[in-house]
Amino acid sequence: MRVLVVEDERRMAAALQRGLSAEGFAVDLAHDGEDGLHLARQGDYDVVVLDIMLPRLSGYNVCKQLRAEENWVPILMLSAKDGEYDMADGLDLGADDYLTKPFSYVVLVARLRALLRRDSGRRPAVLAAGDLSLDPARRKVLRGERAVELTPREFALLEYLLRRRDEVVSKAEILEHVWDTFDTDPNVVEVYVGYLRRKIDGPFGRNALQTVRGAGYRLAGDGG
Amino acid sequence: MRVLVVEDERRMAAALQRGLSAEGFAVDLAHDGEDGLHLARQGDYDVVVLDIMLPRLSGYNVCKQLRAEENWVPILMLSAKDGEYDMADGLDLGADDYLTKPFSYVVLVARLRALLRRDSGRRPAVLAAGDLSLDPARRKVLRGERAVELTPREFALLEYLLRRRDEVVSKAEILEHVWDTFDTDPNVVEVYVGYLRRKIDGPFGRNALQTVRGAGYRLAGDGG
DNA sequence: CAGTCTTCTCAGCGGGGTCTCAGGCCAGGT
DNA sequence: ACCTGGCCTGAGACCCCGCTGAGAAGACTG
Repeated sequence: MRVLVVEDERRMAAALQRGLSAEGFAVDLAHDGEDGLHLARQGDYDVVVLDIMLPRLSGYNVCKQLRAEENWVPILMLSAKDGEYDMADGLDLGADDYLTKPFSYVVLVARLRALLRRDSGRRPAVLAAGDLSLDPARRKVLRGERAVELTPREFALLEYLLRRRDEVVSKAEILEHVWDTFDTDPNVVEVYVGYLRRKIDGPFGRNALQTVRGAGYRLAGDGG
Repeated sequence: MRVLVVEDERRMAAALQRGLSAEGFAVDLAHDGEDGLHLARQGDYDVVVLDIMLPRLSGYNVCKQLRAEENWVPILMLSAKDGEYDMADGLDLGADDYLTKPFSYVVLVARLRALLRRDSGRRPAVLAAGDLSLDPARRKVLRGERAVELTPREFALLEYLLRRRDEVVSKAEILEHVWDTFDTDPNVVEVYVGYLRRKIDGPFGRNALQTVRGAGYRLAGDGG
């Protein structure tokens, strides 16, 4: 598996190269945005790790540029927590996952593997489960023919659940991926699951979004 | 889940022990590098929390030594922010994750769980015995075509038995792995074995889950 | 500045899950 | 046949988990 790491901080870049090589990845490095963009364009990578703060051309723009060129290589974004951009921006850009510094090395590897596992082919235009569909680019959700209005947080939650549909996802995982924190009261997840249910399952019948007591939630692949 | 904490600062060590125990981990302590290395060598731990600044033998060397001995127990390193070593060094050594003091307790627990989860990523996608199958990710259990509803405890018990199918497993082992305790009345295992039997073996015939009097239980590899 | 929308916290509740207990049952040994 | 110790099981109490309505705080808009 070939990985491109775009990171200007030399020590960090070197550490990542050593670490990922030890995990069996073939690692190339780029130290600024333009080099990164160039290399990524060669198209030989299975996944790109992209810092946002870069000299010459920001990760933000590298990502935007690649997507504009219809290059759907999986991208994992890195950024400082207090930075100019946040997770919502990162995902807006067409990044596939997002990590804030300082990040855990283990988590990085886990996310990389998850990205590689996900789809080695083209990036699906829309996520769907039964007659429920979500378009990440347009930020639109449909239940059958009917459009569903979601707040940003609700949207992010549904997107994450759809990406892992049929799997049971724990509240901790949801907090980590949708809220980008560990130490938040899990109750907030319960509340938002409630909101989502009212909007996509309606007052009766459907239950696309199932509770698995003691384990988490599961979005049914057939849409309920 | 068994955790070894190697930390010389008594107050910190005690705090970690209390906190992690409350989270359901079984915690052992070592107060210097040599003790830590000794205990880690016994090999009974699922993860090791290793301070870098230690008397007698530094965490740096403990880690190096273990890896040299082909011991790949997951290691989470702790160090002072301004310390001699940094993240790049830590990862070079073969540590699996790295945390700088002062760290958030919640973050520590989250990282530990991530480390423990990582192993589960390498586990087979679905466990089976005859026509009985269990999917950890989807949290689904099937007996032939029929889905079986299990509570969390029942699920954990069946998962453990399936992982060791055809082996005789003692109640003590079950208590340690499924309940995370030693000193609980073993009767609770008998009760849950009963629950499981009703759900996977049905009222007659099948007996996938066999009693081995005086020794424990065995899950038959052919599913009964 | 008032009004709206979103996010998140809090407290109460209902119900399902966990565990304890006691009595009955079964196997193996004397 | 009888005893003993291990195992099974029904009943019930407790408690934790997840759901929900209310509302405070903050962002954004007109």
